Amino acid sequence: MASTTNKEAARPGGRSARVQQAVHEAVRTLQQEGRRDALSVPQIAELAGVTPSTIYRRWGNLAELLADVSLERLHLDTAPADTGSLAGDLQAWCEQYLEEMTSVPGRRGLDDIMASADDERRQRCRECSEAIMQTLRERALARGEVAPSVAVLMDTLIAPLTYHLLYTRGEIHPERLRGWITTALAACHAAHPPTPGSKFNPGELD
Amino acid sequence: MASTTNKEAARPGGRSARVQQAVHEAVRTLQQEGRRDALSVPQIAELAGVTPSTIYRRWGNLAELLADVSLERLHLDTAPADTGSLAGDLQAWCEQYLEEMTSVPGRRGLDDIMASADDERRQRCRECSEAIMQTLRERALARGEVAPSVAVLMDTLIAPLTYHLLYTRGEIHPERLRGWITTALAACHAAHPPTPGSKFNPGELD
DNA sequence: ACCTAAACGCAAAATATTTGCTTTTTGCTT
DNA sequence: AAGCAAAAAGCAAATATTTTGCGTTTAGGT
Repeated sequence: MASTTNKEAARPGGRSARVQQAVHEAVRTLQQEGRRDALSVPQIAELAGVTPSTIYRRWGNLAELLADVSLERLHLDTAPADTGSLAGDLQAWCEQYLEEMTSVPGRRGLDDIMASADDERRQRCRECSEAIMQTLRERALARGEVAPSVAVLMDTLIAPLTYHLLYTRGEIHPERLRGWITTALAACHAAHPPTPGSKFNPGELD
Repeated sequence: MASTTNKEAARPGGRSARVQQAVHEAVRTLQQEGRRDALSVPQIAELAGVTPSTIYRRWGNLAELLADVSLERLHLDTAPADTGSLAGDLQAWCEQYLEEMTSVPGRRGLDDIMASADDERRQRCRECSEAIMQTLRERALARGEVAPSVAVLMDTLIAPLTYHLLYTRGEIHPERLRGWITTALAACHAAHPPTPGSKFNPGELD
């Protein structure tokens, strides 16, 4: 009943992999075509050609299974565009992420992940966001830009973004996004005030 | 069968109220003494002296019931201390809130609320936080301090705080909190730059 | 006092979940 | 290449849960 997450099972052999794939696909199929309210383990098992007990033993319950499927989806969307500046990259990525997460399947995926009792999964989400911020930051530094630390980006960008996704249903204006980004970059510039004589400004903070 | 949340029922009469109270108390009791993993509707119903069907009809399922109970608890903790300055008030409240939410029951309560499918409940949480920020802000303005808008406080304080509560299990150093508060107030001061000739500088922090 | 609709209790029915046991499969070893 | 031990899956019975129909109680209004 515990936390048999999935991929890193002790024995991820052929059949196990096949079952996992079949079950995941069954979930996705039923989520697409079907009713959002009803979605049972026996139903998924039948479509996947698997016994319910298999699902229960591997995932524990429906919530964990749904969270697992949603997390897998979340991992795909990592392809930040290069707009030539950190501010632009952040804006572009946030807008794209926002659009994805306010869509019906996106919102449901987020809910499914939050509904899971396994907080290791939430950690993964955080790490995923951190990785993206890291990528954008390093790209900026390579350009010679000043860039806030990943921690600052998380606190000033990802955090409010996520907060709004979770706690309001209203849309977020790109204007608001721009404000957060400005704040993030301003905080960075404040920490390294542009001294008149300095040749360059290494982007370190924290 | 949908969202008979609770208090604002069309008929909140004596018996309904009594049942609600009994069920809520049963949940609290079982949560305290009992095992966190198992906690079933029939079990709660028995302790509350109520039929399971009553619970199912009123709350829909276990997750909604737990979220309902947790939300009620959350509403009690509103008593921000007055430390004499906005920075102090924010720091004090955040520390107290943090301690409460990182405790075992606090963390479980948060999880229960996030696990609920009803996003109206999350909205309530947000409104609760906004109300506290509003209180602190007005208190600061009454003192003659400069204070950021509630929106800014939400974005720079509540959002990162909540993000860490949800996405990491690690502790948050009060130092980190202080950093967020500084940022929030700094953003405010940037909007209202301290003119040299001004008699006093209200929102000075440490 | 009476009436109506909402809430509840009860119990049967329908579903979902757990569990014991057997069989298949996998990764490794000989 | 065959064999072995452990892991995972199937199957079916046993449990537990959720749903539902129907009669009864009760709150709120006329």
